[in-house]
Amino acid sequence: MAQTDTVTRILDTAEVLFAERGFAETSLRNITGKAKVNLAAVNYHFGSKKALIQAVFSRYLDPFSDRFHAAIDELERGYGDRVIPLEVLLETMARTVLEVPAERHSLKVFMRLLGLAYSQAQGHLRRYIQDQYGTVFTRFVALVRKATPELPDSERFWRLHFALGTVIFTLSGLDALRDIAEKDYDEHVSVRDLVRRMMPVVVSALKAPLPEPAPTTPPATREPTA
Amino acid sequence: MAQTDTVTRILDTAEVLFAERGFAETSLRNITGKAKVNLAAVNYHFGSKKALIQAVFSRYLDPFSDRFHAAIDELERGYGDRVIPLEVLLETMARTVLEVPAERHSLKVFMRLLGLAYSQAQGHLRRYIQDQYGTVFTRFVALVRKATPELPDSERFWRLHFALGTVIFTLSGLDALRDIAEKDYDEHVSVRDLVRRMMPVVVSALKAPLPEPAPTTPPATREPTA
DNA sequence: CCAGTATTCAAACAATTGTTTCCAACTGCC
DNA sequence: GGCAGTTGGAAACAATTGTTTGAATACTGG
Repeated sequence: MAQTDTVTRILDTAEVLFAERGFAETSLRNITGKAKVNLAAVNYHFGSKKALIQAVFSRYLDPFSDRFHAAIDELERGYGDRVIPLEVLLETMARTVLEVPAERHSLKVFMRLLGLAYSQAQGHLRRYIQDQYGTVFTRFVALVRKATPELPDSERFWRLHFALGTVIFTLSGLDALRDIAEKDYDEHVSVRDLVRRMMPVVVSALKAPLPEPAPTTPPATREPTA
Repeated sequence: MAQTDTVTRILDTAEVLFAERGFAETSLRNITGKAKVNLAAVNYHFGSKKALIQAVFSRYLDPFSDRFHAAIDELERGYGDRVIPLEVLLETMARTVLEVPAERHSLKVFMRLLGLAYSQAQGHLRRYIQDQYGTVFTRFVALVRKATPELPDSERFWRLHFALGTVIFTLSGLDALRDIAEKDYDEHVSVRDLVRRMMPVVVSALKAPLPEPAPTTPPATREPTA
């Protein structure tokens, strides 16, 4: 072992560069150069660039998955068969998300990676995440369902994704937004601040009144095909 | 002119491919091949790939900017110096967003492009959009400010971005989400449906109670550096 | 110490990228 | 009709990409 393991040095560098510039825009020479390892090391240790990308994600998501399962276990034990309130569920999720990357890396990087996983083409990534970590989210959604019985299932589905959009979009674009906020409002927000700020917003969003049903007769404006 | 202008054939193809796979993952040969124009045509008509990307955006954003300015003009004329309610502002925004791409292209593509503009590295793009279309949004934000006087400026700033995240994330990942929704809930949602569904959620989000101030003494969990 | 495995390294590989070049085809105009 | 300038097209360009190779080196168990 030189100073730190080659594998972890590659992972550490890759996740930062991926988060900064995206997957396609980050070349292996870029990574290996900055990590001061040989170019072939990536293909030797991981097999391919795609495998490296997945490895970067599992290093975050494996501990997250474990901890979140554990946190839900504890929650269910504490509440018995009473309903766990929505706020508690969201707090637990937030706490776990905040804890995991804090141990080694930055939450900003983690969220940026998550955002990329959704927005970049990279079909293999979405599939990988879905296959590997789908069960945790299914479990979470089931609890949210009990906490919001007044919501139709499909409405809850969409609203959870609305909330997911809020979180991922904000935290993955954090740097740019923070710059503006600091310049315009002279306030320095930490990630924890932001999560605290999101909490009432997300709760209100999930509990919002149901939309009025689709109008049978369209309003005055011409109806486009989109 | 062959059948349709080469320039518009390039733009039509490029926007679809960009939306499907991202900018870096879409090669010029990909575009020119599908558009059945010569490879050199892109560099001849647009100058570079970067310029092509910007051209794709202005074809959407120019009409949007014009229409939205006009819509706000009319709104201000109608309301005089009374405050325009938040719901009306959001409705106007939604209507304009729905109208513009409907004339020629799909809203899904438009939103996917917007999402990419935020998430992909492509620094030049964010700068271009900011420089070119910043004033429209500034105007909109000023009206929202009057409509939500109870919100601190910085809080409104963040919440507007929360809402932006909801919209862009949902509509740019529309296809995947729609597939799930159709499979799991057997309901076919149109873009208009989704926008209608988002409306009360966004309104509630913006009007949510203010977060409790940051705790002076951190909770039991160790405070990470992120 | 030595055999054998695991790792590192420089170099080359084939494929793909954006861009440029140079020439043919076409356009409108006097 | 012939000449300007614009557009179309095939080929080549230089640069960069992910991956593979084969030899050199480091490590490990006996």
